[in-house]
Amino acid sequence: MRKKVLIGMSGGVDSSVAAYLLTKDYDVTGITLLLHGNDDADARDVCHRIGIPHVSYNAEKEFSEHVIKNFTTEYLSARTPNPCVLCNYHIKFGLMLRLADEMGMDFIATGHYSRLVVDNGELFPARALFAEKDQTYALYRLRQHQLKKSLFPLGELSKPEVRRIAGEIGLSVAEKSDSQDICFIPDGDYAAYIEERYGKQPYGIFRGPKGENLGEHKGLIRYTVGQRRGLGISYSERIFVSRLDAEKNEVILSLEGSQSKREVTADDVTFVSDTPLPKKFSCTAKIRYNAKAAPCEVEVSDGQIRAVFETPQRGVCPGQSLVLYDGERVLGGGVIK
RNA sequence: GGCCCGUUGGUCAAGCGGUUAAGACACCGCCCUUUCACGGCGGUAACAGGAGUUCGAUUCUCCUACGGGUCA
Repeated sequence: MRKKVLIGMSGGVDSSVAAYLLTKDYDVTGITLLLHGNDDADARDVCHRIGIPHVSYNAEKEFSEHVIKNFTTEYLSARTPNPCVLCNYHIKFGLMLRLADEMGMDFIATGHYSRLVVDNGELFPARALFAEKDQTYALYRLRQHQLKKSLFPLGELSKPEVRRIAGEIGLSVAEKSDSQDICFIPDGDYAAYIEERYGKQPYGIFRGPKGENLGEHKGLIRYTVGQRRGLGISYSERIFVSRLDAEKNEVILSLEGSQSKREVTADDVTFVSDTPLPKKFSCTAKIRYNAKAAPCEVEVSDGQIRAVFETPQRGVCPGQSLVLYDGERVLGGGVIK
């Protein structure tokens, strides 16, 4: 008797190929979660083509409650959220897992570029074999009960291989471009999206490296720590956002290098393992999705992580996640304070 | 008022008789990217105005305009 898998299908190449690969060993059903007005046409086509059943589920309410709400709240608090992290936890590996249970499925699967490794009887997300597509950063909040039920068919494939497979089996989505931007804001203008719903954000001033007034900013939500482009400021050197001061409604700027930090603290911490980690240990950590994992010393206490990096990290930003790695394995992480 | 100095792209700033008139910052585009960013590549864009000297003026001279300094 083949095991049953429910795979989340966006209609993109990755999840489509993942679904196809699963059909070799599993009884596969595709599901498209309708989250924000996205349609399921491509996913349906793909399922038809590879001969598996397809269902859709309207999850707009859950998505709005667990992902969009936090997204806007964070921005309005002068922080920079990462909605994908919450979406994975609450929607793909939360809601979808519950649906799978109700449907009598044994597993769920996604098109994430991640592997799953066993260590001491427990499962951990592990970096994709092709590091350039690794998506484990966005999976750090997953726990044992979720990972036990999860499959990642693409963990050992490269993007070109995935596209090649898609082409070989005649999928029309083979050349579809990679998804990007914020999925629920198609034009990418998240600031306009927030202002439409919560009102225009007040302008304030840019504060230069010497405390000087460098002009007017267009509302704190439009900036993030580490940002350089789009400031509209001519300065003798490259200048970066080093902090957003919500109290004074100021964007604080500083010169390259001086906004780097060795020490990063995060709360809202979760760990992949059910067995507690030591209070103190060495590992590597990423402060942003595309940052490289850097060596650090970590202290865990009161649901907080304090990481001290060997070398200062650039663009440490409240609201982004600090994700801890032990080599290839994701240990967990938290949200930067 | 007299005497000096300065005026180059949106900003800062090289060049001091013949240059495709650097570079930086900004801006724009592309690439990268399941967040926002970073990063990479490329692009638009300037010699204050006029008259001379010269084969040739951004570069030399004079005048005008606008800045800055200085002296009774």
